[in-house]
Amino acid sequence: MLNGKAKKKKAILEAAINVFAEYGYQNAKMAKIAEMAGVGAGSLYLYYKNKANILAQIFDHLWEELAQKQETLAARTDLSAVEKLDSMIDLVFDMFASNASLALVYVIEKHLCHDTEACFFSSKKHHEHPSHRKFMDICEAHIIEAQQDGMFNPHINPRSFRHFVYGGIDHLILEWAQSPEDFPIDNIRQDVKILVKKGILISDRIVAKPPLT
Amino acid sequence: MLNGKAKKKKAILEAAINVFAEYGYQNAKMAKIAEMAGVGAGSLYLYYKNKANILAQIFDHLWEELAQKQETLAARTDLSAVEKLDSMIDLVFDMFASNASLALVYVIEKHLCHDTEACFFSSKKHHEHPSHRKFMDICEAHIIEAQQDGMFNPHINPRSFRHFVYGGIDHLILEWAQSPEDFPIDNIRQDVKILVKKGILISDRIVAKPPLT
Amino acid sequence: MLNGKAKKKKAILEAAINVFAEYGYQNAKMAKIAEMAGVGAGSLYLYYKNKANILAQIFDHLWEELAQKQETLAARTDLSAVEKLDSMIDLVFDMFASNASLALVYVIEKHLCHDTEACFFSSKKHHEHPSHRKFMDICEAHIIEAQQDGMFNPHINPRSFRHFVYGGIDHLILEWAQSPEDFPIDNIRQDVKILVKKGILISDRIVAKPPLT
Amino acid sequence: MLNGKAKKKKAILEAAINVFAEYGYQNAKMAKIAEMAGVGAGSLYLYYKNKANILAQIFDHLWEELAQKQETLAARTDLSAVEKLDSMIDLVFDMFASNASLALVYVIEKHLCHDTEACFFSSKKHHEHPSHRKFMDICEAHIIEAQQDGMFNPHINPRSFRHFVYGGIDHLILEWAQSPEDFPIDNIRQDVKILVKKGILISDRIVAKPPLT
DNA sequence: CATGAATGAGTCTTCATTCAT
DNA sequence: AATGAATGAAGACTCATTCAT
Repeated sequence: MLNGKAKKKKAILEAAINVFAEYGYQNAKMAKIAEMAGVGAGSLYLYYKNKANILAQIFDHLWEELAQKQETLAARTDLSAVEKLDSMIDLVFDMFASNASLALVYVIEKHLCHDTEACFFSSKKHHEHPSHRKFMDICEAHIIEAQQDGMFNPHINPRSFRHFVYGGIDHLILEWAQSPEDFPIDNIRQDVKILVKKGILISDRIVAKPPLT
Repeated sequence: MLNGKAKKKKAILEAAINVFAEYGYQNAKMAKIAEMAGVGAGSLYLYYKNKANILAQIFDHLWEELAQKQETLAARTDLSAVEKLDSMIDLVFDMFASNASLALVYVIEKHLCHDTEACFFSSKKHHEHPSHRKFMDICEAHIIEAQQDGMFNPHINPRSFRHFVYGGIDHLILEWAQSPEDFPIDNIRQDVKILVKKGILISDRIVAKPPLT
Repeated sequence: MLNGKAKKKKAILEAAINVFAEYGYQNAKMAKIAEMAGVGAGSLYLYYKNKANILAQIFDHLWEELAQKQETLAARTDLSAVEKLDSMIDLVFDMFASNASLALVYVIEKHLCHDTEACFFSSKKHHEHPSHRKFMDICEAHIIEAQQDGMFNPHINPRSFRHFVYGGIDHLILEWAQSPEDFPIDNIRQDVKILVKKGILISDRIVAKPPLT
Repeated sequence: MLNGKAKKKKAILEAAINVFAEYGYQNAKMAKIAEMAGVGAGSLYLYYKNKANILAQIFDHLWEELAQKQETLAARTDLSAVEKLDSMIDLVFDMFASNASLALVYVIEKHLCHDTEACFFSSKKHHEHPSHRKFMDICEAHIIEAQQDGMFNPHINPRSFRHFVYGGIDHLILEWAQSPEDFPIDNIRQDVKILVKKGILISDRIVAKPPLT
């Protein structure tokens, strides 16, 4: 259980997520975050070095949790390559399905901050967050392995695949987070799983089968 | 050919694209844009209402060009559904392949401005730009048509598909734009075409097998 | 007594009065006001919404105090119509005699702001400040009453009278405020009282009397 | 008759009067004046040194005309002291009655500019315009003379009288200029003449009595 | 003479951050 | 530890003025 300090730090983080989601990071005011967290403006700086650090810690938590779950998943030996891929997709959807504000902040503001240190946008400093790298590396390792095992198409560049799927899910989660009621997240999740594996074309096998029967 | 006024307006737009790409919209200074465009700071306001309007016009140009090319493409009757899908993918890659800065600005700042009017972030005002809508609507119409024609998997929600592919391409273009030399754009393009159509699974082998048994 | 906050707010107002008096509202710099008030530039905005609001509050205070004293005066039953007129004149002179800077700001800048809301010059929005109206309405009511009682010349339009005297006093106060030493305010006050009541002509009675003796 | 140059210079002045009257000097834009005058913005500077100089020349014309008429009036030997006073009042009313915009500019902006040279507000530089001085000096000389002749009350400081009447007329003209239809200028003019001479008290009744005895 | 596109100096205002209490 | 009043640095934008045409 969280003690008093940790509880307040958490409250600030959650307030920040909501304020960032509503106004965007740059237009979010520290005073508003403090108000929503029920603390004084000065108190934010007892828990976070500065505004950028709040955003950084939001990403830290997210990526660390994803990376840790990814590690657990990667260690499982009871799943096929395809099942693991599905599970990875579930991992991401599960993370955001419960928190649309977090999803909005993640998708929209991720370019501002790829490191624990406050890092405003610079095209040269991306991809540095250790947990983000770990998550992605595990993804990529899994793809390569599945390709070597003959399960995945070896002609697809694993990095292309990884980024394509990442971006696709990212954008679908954004769409959902902006209108959760219009766009049921579990339907999206199923569509993604099919698309990732089979693409949009009606697979030859499926096509081929009816004539066979 | 552009006359003097239009040439200067273009120069400002291009300077702004580069400055926005390097610093991000919020940290980009009007003075820097003016300097790079080789004009006085006050002159920016002869051609653009304000900073937000420069960004808005960047998106306007981009979306209008994409929408117009999309319309032309949609009208073609000599292409199969799959060829049209490939052409749509080419459309987007062609647009950005020649201008990594524009790609960076588009991918990173698009959430700030979805309308001709300056529109700072608001989760409620997305998707309103007419050309963007037109582009996306044509995409979706094409998917639906191909589904009805039995070419595309009818169990995939067209909207999910559209957003998934959009997000995937978006993110790959970002990766490319950040390190163009590490990540050849034409390889990416090919990977996307395969993935979109067939997914990651090796379907050929599966398809091939049944006849063998 | 004023608490800390109110004291600082007052200090800013007084600094603003002096800066406005010296440079005029439009040429007065917020940084100068802050410097003279002994606060940081940003602090001005803790107490006042913006520059125009400082001016508006200067007028608010002035008019409210005048209106309140005017009400008190109007309620007195121990004064004749002429004594009340004299008292009204004293009211205005007393208000400004102690603060030449305030007098300058009032006389010169009053056209910019006739309302609590910041109101830059517009020939259509004058006379709207509630306290200013109240002050003037009491003046006018008094004139009308004295006319009905046969004390004041009924052929003078009360509105003309009110504005004439207002303007006359206004301008004399400006002259005094610009060179207080050259132009003793109490002499002016006496002259005004005579002029308002008797005009410049040597009254017939006075003229007529000497021959009679 | 005016030649082409003089005609254009006049057109600019008149445009400026209207723009200053509508927006106030500080908010009036040179571009707007040029537009209303039907000339290019740069052309304003062929006729006037700068914005302040336009205002200064507005005052120059006004004061020169008033001073000249005042001189003519002062030279007349066919008028009594009282008739001269009335004529002076008429002089001012006649000047403004035909041009409410000019009246507005004069009354509201006169503090900005008391000299041909651009002179933004400074409490130390007033009263320097030669024609304005001449006008006022003639006023004052007339008052002193009438006092010496026993026509005007010698206990009134001529300077007080001069400024009081100036301010009163000034303010009434402002009121009229802001709502010309509500407040007929010729009625105002009559009221002023009575007030200046006789004040508000009913002296006639008092005056009437002595002859009866 | 006339123009109007170009300029850039100048200032109000915001808001993350600090620190006295 | 907690506060919130105070700060001041920073930047978008305006517009009088200039000058090449």
